Amino acid sequence: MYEDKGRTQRYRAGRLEIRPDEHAALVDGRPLSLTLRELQLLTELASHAERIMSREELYEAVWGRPPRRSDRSLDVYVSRLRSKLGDALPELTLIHTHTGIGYRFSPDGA
Amino acid sequence: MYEDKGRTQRYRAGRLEIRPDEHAALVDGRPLSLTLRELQLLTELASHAERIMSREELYEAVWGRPPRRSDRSLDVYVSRLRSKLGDALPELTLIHTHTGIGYRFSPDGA
DNA sequence: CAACGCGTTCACGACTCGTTTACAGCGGCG
DNA sequence: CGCCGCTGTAAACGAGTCGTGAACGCGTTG
Repeated sequence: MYEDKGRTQRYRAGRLEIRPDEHAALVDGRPLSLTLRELQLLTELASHAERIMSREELYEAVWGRPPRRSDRSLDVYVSRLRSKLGDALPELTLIHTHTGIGYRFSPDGA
Repeated sequence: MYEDKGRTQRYRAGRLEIRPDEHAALVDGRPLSLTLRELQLLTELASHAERIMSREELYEAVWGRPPRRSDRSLDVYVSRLRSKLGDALPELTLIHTHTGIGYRFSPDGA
């Protein structure tokens, strides 16, 4: 099933490598210090590269339940992810907002 | 699982050398006085350098059984190891905590 | 028996994480 | 222009995790 893929598959985006099975995301081989949720969210985004994922879809995938109305956790986590990714990979803009819909992960930063 | 390797392989981290086969860990050739558990834990960590090892994984490898709920032995041993390593190698931070996940050994202290 | 070494458990303060809240900025629309 | 819904992000908060000195249990040694 899809779950296993999520746990064993690895993902790349430039110098970034995501290893969900090792609870790690590496840039040039050095681990970023991401929290569990941050890594889950990044993994979910990266596993659907170039696809616009709706907020509901993303939330459901990471939190395992539909978001409550006016829950802003997703935004906060996207923000924190962007901040950490931006520190490590200033040249790439990996996460793109699609207002009114959701977010999209672009491995080449475009 | 890694038993044979764990017994014969040696590991280095700066001035630290770990010799599981001799039940010894040396800094500049001088042995640290580690207890058995401390050395086992250090060896287990060092044999998976740069990898985040989950608490369960570590515990299972060193104690040979899964940890009981609220068993804090691992934390205490990590603390004692850090203390002894810190005395001998003040310039390195070898063991890193990944909260909610486990620990990571970094030979270059980063 | 007393002293010791080692592994484990306990206690409590400090820190981290996930969540919520608050507020600022932006874009569309009347 | 003012209003409104959506997003970005800093800060606050409570729950849970971790760090660590101390106490404890127990086998070993003198």
